[in-house]
Amino acid sequence: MTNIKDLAKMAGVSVTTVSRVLNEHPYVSEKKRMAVLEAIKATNYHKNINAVHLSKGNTLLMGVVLPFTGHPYFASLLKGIARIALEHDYKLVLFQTDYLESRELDALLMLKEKQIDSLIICSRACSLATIEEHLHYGSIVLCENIKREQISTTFVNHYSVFFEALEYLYQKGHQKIGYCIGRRSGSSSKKREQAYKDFLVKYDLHFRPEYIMDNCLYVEDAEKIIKELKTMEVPPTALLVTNDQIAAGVVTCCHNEGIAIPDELAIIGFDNQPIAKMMNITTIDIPHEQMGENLFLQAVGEEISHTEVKVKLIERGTV
Amino acid sequence: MTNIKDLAKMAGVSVTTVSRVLNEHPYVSEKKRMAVLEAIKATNYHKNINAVHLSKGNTLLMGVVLPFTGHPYFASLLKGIARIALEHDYKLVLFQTDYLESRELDALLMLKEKQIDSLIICSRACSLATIEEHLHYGSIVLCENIKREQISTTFVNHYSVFFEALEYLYQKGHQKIGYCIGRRSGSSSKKREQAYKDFLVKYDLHFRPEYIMDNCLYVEDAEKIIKELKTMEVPPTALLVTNDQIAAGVVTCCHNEGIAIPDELAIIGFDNQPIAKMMNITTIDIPHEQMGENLFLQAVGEEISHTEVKVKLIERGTV
DNA sequence: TTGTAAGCGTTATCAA
DNA sequence: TTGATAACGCTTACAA
Repeated sequence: MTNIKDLAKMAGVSVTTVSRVLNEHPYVSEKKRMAVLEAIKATNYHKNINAVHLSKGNTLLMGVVLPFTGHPYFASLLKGIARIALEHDYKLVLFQTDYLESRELDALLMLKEKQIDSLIICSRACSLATIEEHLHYGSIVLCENIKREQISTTFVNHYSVFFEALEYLYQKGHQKIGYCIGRRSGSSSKKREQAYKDFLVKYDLHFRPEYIMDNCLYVEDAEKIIKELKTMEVPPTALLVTNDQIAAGVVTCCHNEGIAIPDELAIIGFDNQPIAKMMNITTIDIPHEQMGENLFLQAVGEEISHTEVKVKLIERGTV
Repeated sequence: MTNIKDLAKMAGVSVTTVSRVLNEHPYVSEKKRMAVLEAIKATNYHKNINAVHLSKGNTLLMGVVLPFTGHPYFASLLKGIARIALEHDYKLVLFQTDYLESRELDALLMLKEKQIDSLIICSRACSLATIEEHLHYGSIVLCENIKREQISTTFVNHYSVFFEALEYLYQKGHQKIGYCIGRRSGSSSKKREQAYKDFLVKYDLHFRPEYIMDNCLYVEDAEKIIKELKTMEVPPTALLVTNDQIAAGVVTCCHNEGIAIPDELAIIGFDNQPIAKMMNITTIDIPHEQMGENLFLQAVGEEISHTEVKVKLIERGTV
């Protein structure tokens, strides 16, 4: 493998001069530049980027932590991140955690060891304290509604979004409203639960724990939801569903089971995915790709900021 | 940032000794080991991994090239790769290409510059010759039915799978069969097209170019497909659809448009995704995650191999 | 405009 | 069992 020293020897110049032409720095005579360029051609030379990293102290590598990539929410986020990363000459290192904290710690370790310059955590499993301990080694940005002085965030205000969706259903005459979420322990799920409880209090409605269904992550969980609904003595008349994929599943299952939508059951999805349009599902539009871009920019930027993204209800046929 | 030299000074030993305890090499007295360990604790020391990379010449980083992660096919592949990468202490660097050759070349460049040890190309846009030029810098594996001495591959035999699906439809009485694919230029699309043409010849059927619909990548393309179908004077009675997501979209559209399935239009999807089960769509099961694992193992392994994966038809209600 | 030489933080070789 | 010291391949003061 030829290196910069070899080039220098071949071109009859110093390594500095070679480095200068390699990095397009000024102060190199055309003659020497040509000589170096020729040597590069002749040897099919290319940098060893690890030496560059060691020397410069950065890698232009950005870590992205997410539970899984197949999930439409994370896929959109990732797409946004990938697009802007490309523009900024960053590459992405993927940490697929399946919500395991240990995987997240792997990512944090890579930050510590300087293999990645910064880290976007799309869904956090470890403690904030752990994050803060690592802030020292590179920037870390989060995708959740948390305001710490040292950590930039881009987030949806799940509390108010959820509350507004509930109000909308209430105005449409629904008083028995259930919802399903991915994992109850997630920070957005907690906000939603709070909104839900506050909503019940506001309208003096009865709290039924069975109306909250968790572990709804994939399309196939829709069957589980409908099955549960059918066991309830007093089933809800409306459902806020984790995301549009699952909402589509729910609509399909209702079809199969002869449950009329929206008359017997109203559905609101989240994300405004194409499938929701196709199946005429009322949903809440969330600009995930744009969120991804913003996360990236926060990660490479200097200042700390907290960006709340705007969402909007798309009224369609399932309410 | 404290380094190995600092530790050596603090512990009163040489850098070599420090390196030895860091890497759990033998020949270091318990006394000195302890001293070093203490220094590590005291300073909250951690390696600069880039120096390690430079010194060792590898990075434990595997590149993964794919057009987009949101697509269920690639998401499954990625999931398989991610799972096994974890076991092998590899991290993944993602190259989301959107089928742009330039992005693929980025990945190849990183291989050249030694930032990644090897590369899995899930969907190739550049020429085989280009790939072969880079083989020298690290292993590259492909996910397509191509047999070169120097390149390992894991693939589905799209020709025979497609042919068998066509035969199945023929046996069910269909003679006017159309199909849709992602991008016509892809290597698997070419195999499918060949199978399609051979099938027509075998049964002496008329070739209608409009029965081949390309650029079907997302759910929303289903609408386009149905729209096209409705403009045809002699529409097909059966459709082989790119993947189950789109098949689900097609089924939904048919529902909306009052087209009876399977009586007016039979559908076969690909991939055996959960949505296919839920919507009772006949499909072809392809073990993507397993393919991902195999690709990874080929990438880290020494020998070249060519693995054909087995698929199977899942008979359900859309044929 | 050019080059020498000192880093960057490890690992590996070899002699003791 | 230990430690100098030379790689690894690049960037960057600094001097000329």
